[in-house]
Amino acid sequence: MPLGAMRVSRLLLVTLRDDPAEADITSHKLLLRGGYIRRVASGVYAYLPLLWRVLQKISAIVRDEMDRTGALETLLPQLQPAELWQRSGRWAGYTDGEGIMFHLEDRQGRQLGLGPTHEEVITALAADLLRSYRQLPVNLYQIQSKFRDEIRPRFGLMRGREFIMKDAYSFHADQSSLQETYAVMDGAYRRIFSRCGLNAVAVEADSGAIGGSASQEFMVTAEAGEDLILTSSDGLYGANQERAVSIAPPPVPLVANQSLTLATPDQKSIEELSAAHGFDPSQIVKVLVLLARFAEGPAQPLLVSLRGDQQLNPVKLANAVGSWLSTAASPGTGALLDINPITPAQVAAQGLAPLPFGSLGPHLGDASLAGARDWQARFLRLADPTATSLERFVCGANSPDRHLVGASWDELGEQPTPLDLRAAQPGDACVHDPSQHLESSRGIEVGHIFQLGRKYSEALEATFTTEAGNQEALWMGCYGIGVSRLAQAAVEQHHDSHGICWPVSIAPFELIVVPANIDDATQRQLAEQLYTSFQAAGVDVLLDDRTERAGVKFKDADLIGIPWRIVVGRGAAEGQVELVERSSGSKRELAASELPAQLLEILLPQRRGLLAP
RNA sequence: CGGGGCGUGGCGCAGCUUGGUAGCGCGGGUGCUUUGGGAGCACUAGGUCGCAGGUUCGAAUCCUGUCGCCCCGACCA
Repeated sequence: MPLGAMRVSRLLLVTLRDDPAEADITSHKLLLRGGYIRRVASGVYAYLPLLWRVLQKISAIVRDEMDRTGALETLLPQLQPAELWQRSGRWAGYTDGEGIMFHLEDRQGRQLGLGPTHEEVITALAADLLRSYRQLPVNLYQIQSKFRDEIRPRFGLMRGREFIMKDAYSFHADQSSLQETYAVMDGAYRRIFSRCGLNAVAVEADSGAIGGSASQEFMVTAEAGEDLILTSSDGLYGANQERAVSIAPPPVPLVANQSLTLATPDQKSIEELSAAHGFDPSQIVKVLVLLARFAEGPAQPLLVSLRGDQQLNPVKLANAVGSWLSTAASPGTGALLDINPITPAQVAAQGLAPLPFGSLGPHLGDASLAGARDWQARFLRLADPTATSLERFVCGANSPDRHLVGASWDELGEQPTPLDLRAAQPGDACVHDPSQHLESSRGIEVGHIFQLGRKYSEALEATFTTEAGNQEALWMGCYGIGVSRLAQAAVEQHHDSHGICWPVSIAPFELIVVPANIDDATQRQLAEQLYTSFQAAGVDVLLDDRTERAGVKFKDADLIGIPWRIVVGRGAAEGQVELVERSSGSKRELAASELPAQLLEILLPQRRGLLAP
């Protein structure tokens, strides 16, 4: 989508020579130095004219691909009533504790939130508009600013508190229709990222606070990425570490046939214990005492057992506690707020005797919680299969400076239900093929698609009439792309020591014409002539008509990353100009008269993106 | 929220330890020279040293508080 030509003298181009102190990663520095963004507050940025052109180009690609799937563009309010969020059950979780929704009260004292996402609004609309299976499926999308009060905004546009997102919501009569659209979105997303010139990989993901069943993230691979992704070398498995499953290495067998008590003074950690007695960490069961806090009701102490050489995956744990909450076992406690290790000070504040930290065993009794002031008086006991499958193991004896050697689950009491709680690690064997191993890389999450199921439609009573005449809840999917984040991710993936190297499809300008010496009338006239003809051909061309020296103009052109540069210099009198490709640095001399036709031939396919149309 | 760091012309920084009339580079303006990879010379404008309070004859500098920004973490006792 061409956006029009422009002269640098009128562009308000303000580039910086030094790296700004506020930026840490390359893409953030380059966007600031190139005059693309300015920080207004922590995590809040002004998108300057150059970046706005990039964002419009990305948006145009997104629109094109969404529209061809039959999705409908719309625009939903950012200001949303609390009542909708209370009906879906997310108001407390999104506003209390670590909640990320900016919220406020209006003059009548009514509570409102600034939309961090739009499931509630769209589902309420669906309840109103969608009445019959004949209207389904339908997919609505929008591109607009989202607001999230992030715990820690960082890296410029990577994690902002106000950012631009494309979000789409689909509605279906049944699960198979949902799955069909989900697959169509998967394909559309791959085309979008490819057309934007991004190298992105799709990985299995945790669906997090949005909820639902299947979900997949699209990651732009980059060192600066915030997420760790694990992939198999055969390319058949990829997942965010939060979600990844793997086969743990086999434990070193512990030769024992009975349980003995061992004196372990000052041996509180797995390392100290292993070093002092020659145990392998895989022979030890470690026990974590954690506290889950809820929006309402008493906090729930957790006793989590893992094999000593394994790490807890906090996301899996939170999901486990969340699904336990939704079963009958729990009293009305509202949404899960957070899970943190219990400290000795917290134990004392509950009026309880100190817990045997450093010597905890999985058989720690509920009696140690008796009389707690505002905690549940019994543990929720969880254990990873790596721990429950050990025949004999080492663990804390629940008394200071004592451990058990050769303990077994039978002897300790009831065996906890095995539940995957461990973090998959690079090097672990893969579940789909144990001869494959997981490799790690870092990624920037630019897209995420979910099969939501009927979670929101049930909560908000969004039903439709089936062919048989029954009222049923709608099936839903949702699909997001971080448009502003994608722009920065593209810089992270496409730059060199001189600056940005935009892919043509999302570059603010496709071509820059640089007269080396603007005071030379021949050069100036030829540059103007080329500018005019490219403009007439619909190219997003920039003319550097400033009275700067050539070196300054070259440096700026490289910094802001225009993919093609035409230098009108010494050869102008003979009608010769130089064509330079930004990404490769390759140069060639051409006759100015032939240039427009030749360059258009290269440019037009590049404009459409790397993917064949 | 816990830990660390930083607030000094538009930008990047020094000065602070040991209190004594605020500096450097880049950028801006004017003029002359220069003109294919961030030019040179000359002149010039621009700062309540984040804010508030305190100590002192005197505070950018020392003390207290506060606001803002950046980074790390929020995981086995």
